[in-house]
Amino acid sequence: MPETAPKMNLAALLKIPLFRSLTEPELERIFAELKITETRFRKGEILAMQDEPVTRLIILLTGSVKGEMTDPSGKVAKVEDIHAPSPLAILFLFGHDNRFPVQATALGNGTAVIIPRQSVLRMLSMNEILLKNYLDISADFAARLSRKLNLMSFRTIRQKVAAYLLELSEKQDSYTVTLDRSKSALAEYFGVARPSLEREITRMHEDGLIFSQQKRITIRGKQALMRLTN
Amino acid sequence: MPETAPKMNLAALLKIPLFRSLTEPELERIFAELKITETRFRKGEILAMQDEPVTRLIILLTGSVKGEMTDPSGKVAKVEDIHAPSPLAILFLFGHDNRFPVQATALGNGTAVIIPRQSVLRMLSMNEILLKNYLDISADFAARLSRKLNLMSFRTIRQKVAAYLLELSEKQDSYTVTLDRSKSALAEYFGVARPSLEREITRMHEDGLIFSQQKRITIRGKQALMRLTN
DNA sequence: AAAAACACGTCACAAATGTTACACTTTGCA
DNA sequence: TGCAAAGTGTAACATTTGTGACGTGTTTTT
Repeated sequence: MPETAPKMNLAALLKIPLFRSLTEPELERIFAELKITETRFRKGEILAMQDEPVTRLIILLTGSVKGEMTDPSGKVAKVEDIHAPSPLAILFLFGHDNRFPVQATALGNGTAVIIPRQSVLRMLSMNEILLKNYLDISADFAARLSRKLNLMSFRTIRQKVAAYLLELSEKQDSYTVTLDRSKSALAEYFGVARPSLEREITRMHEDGLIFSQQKRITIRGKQALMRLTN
Repeated sequence: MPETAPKMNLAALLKIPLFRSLTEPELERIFAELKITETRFRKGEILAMQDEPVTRLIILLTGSVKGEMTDPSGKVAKVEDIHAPSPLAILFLFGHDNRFPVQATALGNGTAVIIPRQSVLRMLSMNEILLKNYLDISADFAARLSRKLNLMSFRTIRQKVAAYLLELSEKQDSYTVTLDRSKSALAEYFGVARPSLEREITRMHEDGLIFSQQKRITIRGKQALMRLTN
């Protein structure tokens, strides 16, 4: 059981996205009225169980957790790491019968703020800036989900690579992009075998679509890549 | 350009999920203060363009629209139909640089309520029930997204079928389920070729995992199916 | 009632991807 | 600095999935 800290560091809270643009007195007023606790957790501690109903918002202030999806036979299936400052499962706090999709285990010591669902509701009602922050954060998570779903709905690896590179190229505003993950991690993100991804990148290089060396890839045939992502 | 109706039917609005559990006077008070318009649209009319920034909430009251994703070459890629009463792109109303993922075209005549983003924010601040409704609706959409992403992240068709059947079996509370889509539609939902899906279903039947006849499928090896969805 | 459109089941063959294995390079850390 | 761990590139072979085609039955339209 996590221990409750006696006092909260409001100044630190103001720096996390959810409370951005609030004034310290305003935040103090909100916290005074609500059931909000700050807890410290240790490495290996379980912050949330898989399939447990989401009844509270957990916001990592420091530290990080790994999200593990375990199957009936007990093997770990899919993992995702979450680093502070970030909320856990914010998209699943409301709605009907929403549960944690993964088990959240602390990767190291850290701290988190825990706010019961009802208090979140009250809190958002009290301050419009806070409400907008919350909606923005939720929307950004949803957009990430949607982007990934879009990616996964491409059938061939070549299409996924094309879509990923075009997106990276826009974000980094250059035809030469630096991969933001290792190729192994990218293969896992795509849900394909690593050698299969390597082979496809090699072929795209041979076909003149891209120029690939290590983590840097240059787009040569932008039009052709775009035609792939139909 | 859609024409603005002179007067709104509040009683009808109270029946849509977003305004559920509100009183008529309350709703009247909210609408009086905000910029909300009701519009009528005709078959073929475009309600939202793909990649257009989402600056307003569009809620279908009657009728339905098709969502089409068109690629640079102009071909239609993926479609999804939305039926009243339902909001369009509610998950993308807030957040940074969020745009309509599809073009929304009316399938027939109908009506919709349009609320600018700023008004949505004000509206949600004014009434806690409304806020909860909004968050619940958003969360349910996010959950659907998440479920589909989970499905798409299974590599083999057999795994997808297993996961889909297990979920249907829970929802219909029976080992014998009736598919809620045609097998063609299911293949499209899975993002696989129709004959490939048929073949896999046949094989799973042969392997004793399921008993398949037409739209009805009976689960024979629940344990085995669960082991597949790792 | 006839015609058209659609869903279904199946097949042979082509293409894409996964698996396993090995050698080499880079990175991180003691 | 040097060692261990992680990441990378590549190959041969196995497996899965896609493609195109065909015939059948059922529903919808005319």
